[in-house]
Amino acid sequence: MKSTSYHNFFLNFANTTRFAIIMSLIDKPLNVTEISEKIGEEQSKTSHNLKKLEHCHIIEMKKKGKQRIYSLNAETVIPVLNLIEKHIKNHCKKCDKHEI
Amino acid sequence: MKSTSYHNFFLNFANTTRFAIIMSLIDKPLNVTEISEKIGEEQSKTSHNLKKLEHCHIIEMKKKGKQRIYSLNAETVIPVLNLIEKHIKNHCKKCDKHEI
DNA sequence: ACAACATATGAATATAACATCATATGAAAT
DNA sequence: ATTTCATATGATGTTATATTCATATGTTGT
Repeated sequence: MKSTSYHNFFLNFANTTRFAIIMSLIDKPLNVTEISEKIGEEQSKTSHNLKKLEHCHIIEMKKKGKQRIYSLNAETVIPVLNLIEKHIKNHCKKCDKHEI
Repeated sequence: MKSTSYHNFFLNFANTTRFAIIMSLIDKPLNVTEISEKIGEEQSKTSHNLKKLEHCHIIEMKKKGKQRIYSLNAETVIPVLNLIEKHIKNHCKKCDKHEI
């Protein structure tokens, strides 16, 4: 599929692993190992997905010794999550009950 | 992948065909044939994708004779689009230049 | 009842996205 | 310089998702 900014952005939220990463960073920044443990996925998978999130500026990274600390771009992410949460509460009581 | 409300919701925006449908409905409601012509896709493809959008309540449908008129759930969609547009303008000058 | 139009559906195929595994890189400590 | 820890990367196989095509359904008008 053609890769656009919009496409990539939403794909990050659609993917369950990356969505879990986003959620894991809501409270505070974490390094890769901590994220992996928190979401229960292996390091390599986490790294691959962190890269995609960073590419879209959904998260930011800063180095600290041999660690890399990832943090959420809260300015965008939190409002988006709030909107969707509200939408799902209003409309999607049973949206995920039956596959589509 | 496990199907959740979040997952399905964002997948709709990530897909370029469905994103085009959403955009086609911003001005005013349209029937299936009109949407198909506006986005330049064939009727069957449009229908399949309309179904997914409707399933997530991103669009709504009302019948009018043999036509089905689809309209946007503007309450959710417009704010989401605005947030992402702003994010992309701020951060993604070159996000879609290189694949990921 | 039949034709014409509008739209939906199912199944098969094609494509895109994802996970995995093995390995590489990089940074600190010894 | 070598080991260890933290993380990234590339290639391959797998799975999820999308498109396509043929056909079905439903609605209106004759």
